[in-house]
Amino acid sequence: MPTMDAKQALKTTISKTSTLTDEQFDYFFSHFKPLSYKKGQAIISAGDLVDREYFVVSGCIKSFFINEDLKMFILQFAMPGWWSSDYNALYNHTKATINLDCITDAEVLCLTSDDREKLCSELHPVERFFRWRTNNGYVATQKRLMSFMNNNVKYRYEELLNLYPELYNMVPKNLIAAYLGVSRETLSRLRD
Amino acid sequence: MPTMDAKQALKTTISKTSTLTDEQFDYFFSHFKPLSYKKGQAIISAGDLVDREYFVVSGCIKSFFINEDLKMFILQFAMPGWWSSDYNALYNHTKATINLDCITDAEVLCLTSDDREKLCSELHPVERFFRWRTNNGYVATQKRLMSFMNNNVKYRYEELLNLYPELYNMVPKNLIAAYLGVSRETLSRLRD
DNA sequence: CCTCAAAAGTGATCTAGGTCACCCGACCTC
DNA sequence: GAGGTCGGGTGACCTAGATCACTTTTGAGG
Repeated sequence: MPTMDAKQALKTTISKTSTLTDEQFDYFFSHFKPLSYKKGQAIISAGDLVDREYFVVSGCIKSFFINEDLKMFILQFAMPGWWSSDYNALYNHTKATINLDCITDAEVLCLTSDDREKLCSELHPVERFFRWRTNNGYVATQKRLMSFMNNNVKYRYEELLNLYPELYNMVPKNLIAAYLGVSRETLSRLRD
Repeated sequence: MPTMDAKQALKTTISKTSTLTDEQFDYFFSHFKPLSYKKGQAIISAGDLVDREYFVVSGCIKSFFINEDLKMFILQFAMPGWWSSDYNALYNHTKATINLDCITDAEVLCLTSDDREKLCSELHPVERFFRWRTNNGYVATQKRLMSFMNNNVKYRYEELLNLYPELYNMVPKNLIAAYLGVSRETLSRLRD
């Protein structure tokens, strides 16, 4: 029963920081729309208006952008329990510059920005949760930036697989390369 | 009268997202401790226990880390109105891995993590403000990461000066190089 | 005005990783 | 079973930026 799993997954996530009564949680949950996507399907494409974000229940979603030379750079592999969107577009009400799409079949819970703000205002613990979540994203991105400046590809590749071993089988190497910011050729030559 | 300026600066910042009554703001402000530092002075050093963060009133503070080869990488130049700390250490209660120190004489307002959490619990608008602040940091860091992967030094240098023209006169070039993640020699050769 | 240290410039050389071209094998689908 | 596409590997080159060694400029303190 996919929807039950989704509800439980969201509950587990939010209880990391905030306690909601059952009624509060049901109310919170009622603002999320469950959606299913097929492998390869796009959720957000550059140029779209972005007014929602996604909580991953199952599967794996990549967020990425494509530069003028059609080279792809991956920002995030969103695994179950993670959140994803084009947050720049979402918060600044601009058009998407990044894309989300599904590396595998995926189930998500979708929340509009308006509903998030409404929930944050109505339920203080929800606001706390979202503050905490973004803190973690901020710290993680900062670490990644530092690693990028400081370490070579081989180190960053091993670091990534250490942190997320499941990626090794789930995600093709060319996407790993796009996350690490190197060419697939270089990644393929690492085992020397 | 430095303290008055500080109070006003903080008020301006928080009113970007949240409305506090004068009593609420005075209460909020009473948790901040004004401090002055001299050019070159350290605020946080790697290995310290970190239990507070800093709001910059005047001057410029760099946050940076030093790798095993003693090479410096700069995370942020904090200008007036910005916040700075080792957020990883602060949130995870671990020892500092990054350093803060003053590029110029500086005045700051210092807030402990405990007080921040207390204020966030007591005043919903304060929690909203900190959520918003971290959102912005997250989006900015993500943009910087993408630019790092996508653009060469020259482009990133111009982008930085475009965004913060005041850095050009305020900050020595070797620090700019440490922010861009290149050697000072390379930066100095850019004007070709 | 002199001194000393820090900031900045520059030439010569080296290297990690990019680029291009090509190959192979595992799947699909018709 | 022929063709197509996708993931992945590899050889031959090229280039942005690093590194090292040295010089010049700047500016603050006595």
